[in-house]
Amino acid sequence: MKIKKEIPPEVPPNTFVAIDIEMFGMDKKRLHRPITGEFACLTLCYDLDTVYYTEKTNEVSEFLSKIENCIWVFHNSKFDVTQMRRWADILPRTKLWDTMLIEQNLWSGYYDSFKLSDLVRRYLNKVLDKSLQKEFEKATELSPELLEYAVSDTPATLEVCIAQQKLVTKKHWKIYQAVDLPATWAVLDFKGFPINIEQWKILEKNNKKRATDIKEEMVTEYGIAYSQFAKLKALLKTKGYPSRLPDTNALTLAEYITKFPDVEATKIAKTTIEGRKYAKRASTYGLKFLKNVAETDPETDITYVYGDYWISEASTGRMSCKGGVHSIPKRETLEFRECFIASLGNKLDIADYSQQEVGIAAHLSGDKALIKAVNSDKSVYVELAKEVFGKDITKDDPLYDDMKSVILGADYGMSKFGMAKKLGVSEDEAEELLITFFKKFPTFDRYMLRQEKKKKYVETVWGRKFWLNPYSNQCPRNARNSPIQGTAADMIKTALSLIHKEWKSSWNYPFGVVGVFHDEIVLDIPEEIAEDVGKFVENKMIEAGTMICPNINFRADYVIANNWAKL
DNA sequence: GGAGACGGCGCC
DNA sequence: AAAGGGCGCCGTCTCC
Repeated sequence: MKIKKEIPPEVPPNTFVAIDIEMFGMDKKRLHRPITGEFACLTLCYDLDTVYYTEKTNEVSEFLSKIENCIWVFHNSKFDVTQMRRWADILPRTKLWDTMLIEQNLWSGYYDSFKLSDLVRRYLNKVLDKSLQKEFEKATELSPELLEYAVSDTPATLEVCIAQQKLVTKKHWKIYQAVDLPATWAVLDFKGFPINIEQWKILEKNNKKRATDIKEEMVTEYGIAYSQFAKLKALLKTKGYPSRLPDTNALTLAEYITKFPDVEATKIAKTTIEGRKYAKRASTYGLKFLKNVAETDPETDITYVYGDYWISEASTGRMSCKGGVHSIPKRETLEFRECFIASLGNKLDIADYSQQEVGIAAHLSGDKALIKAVNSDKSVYVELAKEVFGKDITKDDPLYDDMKSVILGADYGMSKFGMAKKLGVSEDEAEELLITFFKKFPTFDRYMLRQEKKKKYVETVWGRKFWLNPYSNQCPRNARNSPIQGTAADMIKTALSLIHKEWKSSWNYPFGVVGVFHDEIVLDIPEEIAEDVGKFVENKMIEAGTMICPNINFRADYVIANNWAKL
């Protein structure tokens, strides 16, 4: 193999060209950000004999200009594009083959690791030596060994791409081209979510104090902490619970607290729940969170949070987000969401789908009664209660939550045992409810039973595949749920793409999305256009819904707020 | 002292 | 026998 330290010749259009960049000194938690690390090299190849490379940032643009109309091949393009944009203008392009995203489209559910070294092993039966990758963290110069490492990845990526081309069908291509790739470009243009770090630090201090106080009290009195599960189980038994607990999670503890209110173990159980609550808040939503995902702009002194989004990382096709930004508390406390704020002079547009997964389940099953309930102006759970029990209810009626549990439980494949536990009723009562429900929606019932029997793969509405593991006892539940969850993922990514593609022609303002949270899109927008942008986003979300499930009237709503707690 | 498994828990 | 899908992060424990 020839290694040429020179600018490549003009490459003919539509040639597959693998590109890879290496960086020195990247912060491992901020690989998705263009602010750490130094450029090491860019390597490029379009046949397996020659690799071109440069160590100069001012040649990045020139390298790319020689392959302008080619099909760029990356493994995890988001990383390379993010970094290369520091030195070159790179516009969204469809001529891009991301071996990682393609592989996830091909083999979701079948494999659970999609690193380049995994693909090289699977397709080329070769071992890609990644031991030198660590060296780049400390190195500042491209030694011969590091160069050798850098030039090995690029031809491997090209070879994997060639192998994948034989497997990619029209269906795979549709999902990649219409959903995952445009979503990648949208995510690449996300801006940071402004955060009030002073307020965040106060919360951290208070939560930490409460957590350590409780922990110390428990250690002093009983010699153990609430996070020592095995010891806790033993202690609870000696202090009055009749048997060792199967586990010590909050649900189990709550059950024992109710059953055995007067024993000393219950006092310990209550302390455990309380202590863990504040420990969780202090640790997961503490200073480490800021360290990992927050960046302060030195010029304005404003701090932004940048989640590390992975476009198709979940086996169902959902995005994942590293850094903890996807799980900021909402149910029990809004104190953390209050810290996520609009920029000065701006407002947040918070837009989300309502009852998205139920609508998708109705579409997938084709159940007419369910479609009718979903398409009604009222809440689908109110309609379901009317259909099942002939009762007109409000949101406060206990039947409302029951209906919600039944339909969501059906999506997940919940048993009567699980339903009984969830609703706090007997197994017989839970079974009765499920039977009554499914009688009213027989087509939905039959669809779910059909799904459950599948052993090979299931698909979303647009044909995103999820490979089932027939040997897993989770198989039937994956077969039920993956098409629904995956279709929801296709939908939000499609909405995001529409918003991104039409942004420039619609708004004379930089792309305003600061985060996406499965069925919710948040934007930070000048106050004077917040109302119009909110409507625009809502319309695009509905448009995406109609594109995927034409017979369902999806609803999306936006609120304008000063912070993420909607205040 | 780091890696990995596990329990627990935050979100959708 | 197990008993609701998908994630990511934290602390603990074990092992090397």
